[in-house]
Amino acid sequence: MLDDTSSYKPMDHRSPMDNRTGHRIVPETARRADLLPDRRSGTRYGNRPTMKDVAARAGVGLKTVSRVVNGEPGVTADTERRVQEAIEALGFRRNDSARVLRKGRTASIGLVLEDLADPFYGPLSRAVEEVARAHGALLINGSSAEDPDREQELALALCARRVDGLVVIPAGDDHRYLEPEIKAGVATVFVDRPAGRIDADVVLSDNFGGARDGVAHLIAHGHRRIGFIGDMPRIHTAAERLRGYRTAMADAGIPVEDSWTSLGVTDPQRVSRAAEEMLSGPEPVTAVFAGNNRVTVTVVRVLAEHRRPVALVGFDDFELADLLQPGVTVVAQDAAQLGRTAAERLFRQLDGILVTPERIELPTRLIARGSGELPPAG
Amino acid sequence: MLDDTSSYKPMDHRSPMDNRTGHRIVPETARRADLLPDRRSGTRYGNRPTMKDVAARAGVGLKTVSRVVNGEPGVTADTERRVQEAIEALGFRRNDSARVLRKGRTASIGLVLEDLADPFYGPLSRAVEEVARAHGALLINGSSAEDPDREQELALALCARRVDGLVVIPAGDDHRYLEPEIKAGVATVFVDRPAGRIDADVVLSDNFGGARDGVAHLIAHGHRRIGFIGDMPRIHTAAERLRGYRTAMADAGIPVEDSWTSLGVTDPQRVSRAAEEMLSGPEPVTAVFAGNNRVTVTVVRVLAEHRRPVALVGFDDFELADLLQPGVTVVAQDAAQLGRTAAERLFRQLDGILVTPERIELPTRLIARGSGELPPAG
DNA sequence: TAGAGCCTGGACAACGTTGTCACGTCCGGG
DNA sequence: CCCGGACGTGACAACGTTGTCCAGGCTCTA
Repeated sequence: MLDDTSSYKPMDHRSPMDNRTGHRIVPETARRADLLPDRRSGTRYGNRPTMKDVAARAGVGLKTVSRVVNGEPGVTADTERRVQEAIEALGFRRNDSARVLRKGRTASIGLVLEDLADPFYGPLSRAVEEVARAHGALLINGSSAEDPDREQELALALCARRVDGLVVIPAGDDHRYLEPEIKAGVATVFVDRPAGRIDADVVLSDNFGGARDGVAHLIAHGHRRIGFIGDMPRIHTAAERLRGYRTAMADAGIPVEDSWTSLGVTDPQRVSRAAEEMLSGPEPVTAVFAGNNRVTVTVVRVLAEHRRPVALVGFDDFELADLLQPGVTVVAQDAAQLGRTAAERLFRQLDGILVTPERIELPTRLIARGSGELPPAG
Repeated sequence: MLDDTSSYKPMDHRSPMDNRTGHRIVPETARRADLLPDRRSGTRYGNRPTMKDVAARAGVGLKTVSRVVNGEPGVTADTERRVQEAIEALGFRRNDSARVLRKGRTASIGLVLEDLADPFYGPLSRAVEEVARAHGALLINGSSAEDPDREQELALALCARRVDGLVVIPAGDDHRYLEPEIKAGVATVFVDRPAGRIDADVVLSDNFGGARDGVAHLIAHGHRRIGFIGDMPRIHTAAERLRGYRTAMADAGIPVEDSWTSLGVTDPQRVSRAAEEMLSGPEPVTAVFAGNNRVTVTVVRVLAEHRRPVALVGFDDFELADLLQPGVTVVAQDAAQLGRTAAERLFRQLDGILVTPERIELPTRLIARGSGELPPAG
């Protein structure tokens, strides 16, 4: 993780626990760097002015500067002016690290999500940010890249930063590592997927119901041979959507053939192959239910090159779904609402209002645009 | 900004400078909260164990714990084991605030962007994050919502957190407020738009050249009456793209009529109206150049309901552009590459390698998909 | 066996801020 | 005229960590 060719020597974000197995070998370059006069000999990290400097320049006491900086009462207009002048002249900026150390609160919350580049998480993150901002807090977010280890690493790094609260979109299925943190007072809310082996607040979409309704929609339009392409059932949302698919089929008395479901594929190539397999053969499916927006888009691409019209319903809405030919029918979940709900619950925890962990499920909405209303062909 | 109905009492992120105009009125609720036993009476923010506690439990000295936690050499295996046990038993986690205070480096960088929910910035942010991670640093990002004041507030809040570096996507056009920070050693790189009234590193796309090529592409396909819909020229990228448009037209010897350009509109309704105006009248445009991805999408919607085919080239690529009918020809810029380049330059600054601010311009790429190759109609 | 050198571990100060408390001054009322 | 209180101000400790420095015990060699 460390780039040893670089002399930028950041702190080590690994948790103390990571040391369990023995001594860490300090890289040679880092050891050398330790000897270099990079500490506070003043070359690079130009000594910033402190309140002490401001106080000296303004000819007042340290605490008076603190009062001015924090807008506390009990400072005459004249003194305040002198202090302000000194602040501006020196370019002073309060050091929040010291402040946090003293106060015990950081006024920041952490968000661990899968991938900021995913159009589903952008709005979610933004919604959390807005709520945080409304409460005067800063949001720090990081991507787990769907890797449980990285999720843990990130969450614990945020805890080491002493964020007041944590919103986590789980990548892994065991979050006991957060128990000491929660016990220590870190407010925690899980979003999109439930927490693993730990009792905590969870905000979810109704993945099961949404998928069931989406598949039922296809059945209502005459389909019986319906394919399902989704993510690994290890991922809770994927499992729930699969369950919704199976339930809808069972409710309609339709036996599901193995060849109709494809699980665990996410990359476009394999999704394409899976879709093409379902669409060929002696008894091809006449409709496809896509388990998430990435799958949906790939399936759309496959269907675009397909002769026979095939019905499609996707989980997750996406931009431009209405402009495609035909428009793509989706089961939409409101990412921003998920984020907002989670963040608000987080702050209610911080207010000390909430005690019992709860599981909140937000409804989904079926949006018919054409692709889900195509009749069975062939 | 503060939600006074909430008892969550975060720190005040305003910069000290904001106090210039006088005392801040402390809200009554906040003052009351000061008296409540919420400080460190221990009810909520459960006293976390410190190294001292660990040391006591393990029966060793404080510094020995520090050594174990940081993987420093000079601790026997037996002592280390005892310390590790104590750490685990107490659920200790190093307090990075104290660490930062002591070390002077935070191993975190800040990113100020416009809106995380915008599909252009998600990948950019993610790219910056990955580079930061490779250098062992954490990324803190915030949205300015295109508001210069909010940009400043955010950037200064990040500086108060003592981020080691700052990547800024400017919303405003005056960044002199960052001068003291840069002087104090905060590495700074501006992305996507140049910094205002300050000499700093800038990473840009070739907005001018891209737009010129895009418009030239339309001209090459026989168009002469070409419309331009873009953002306020106050925004640098918008201005550059407009300049590219004008230059391409001038190069082809085509005089531009006022009614062909629409500036400063961003919301879908007004973009729609602007597009419809260009497309009606006695001498309608036969092609449109859209100044950014949001405009492009809206124009696509308008054109979809239009009788006559109208050619379209958009600045910025977007997902599914190839699946529309016809595929949308775009001038693509690589958001991730912008982020990567900026972040790498930032860390090179932190390494002390760079001295002279530079302006880096990344090329754009024209992707022909059909809409830009339509011949003039009417 | 004594002295030199290494290895392990701990005492202590410092980082920059804020909460506590105490000091001096000025005012009004007794 | 003096006392009580309000007000402006500053000295000081503490937050949790890390760098420095020193002490004591060990090994190794002469």
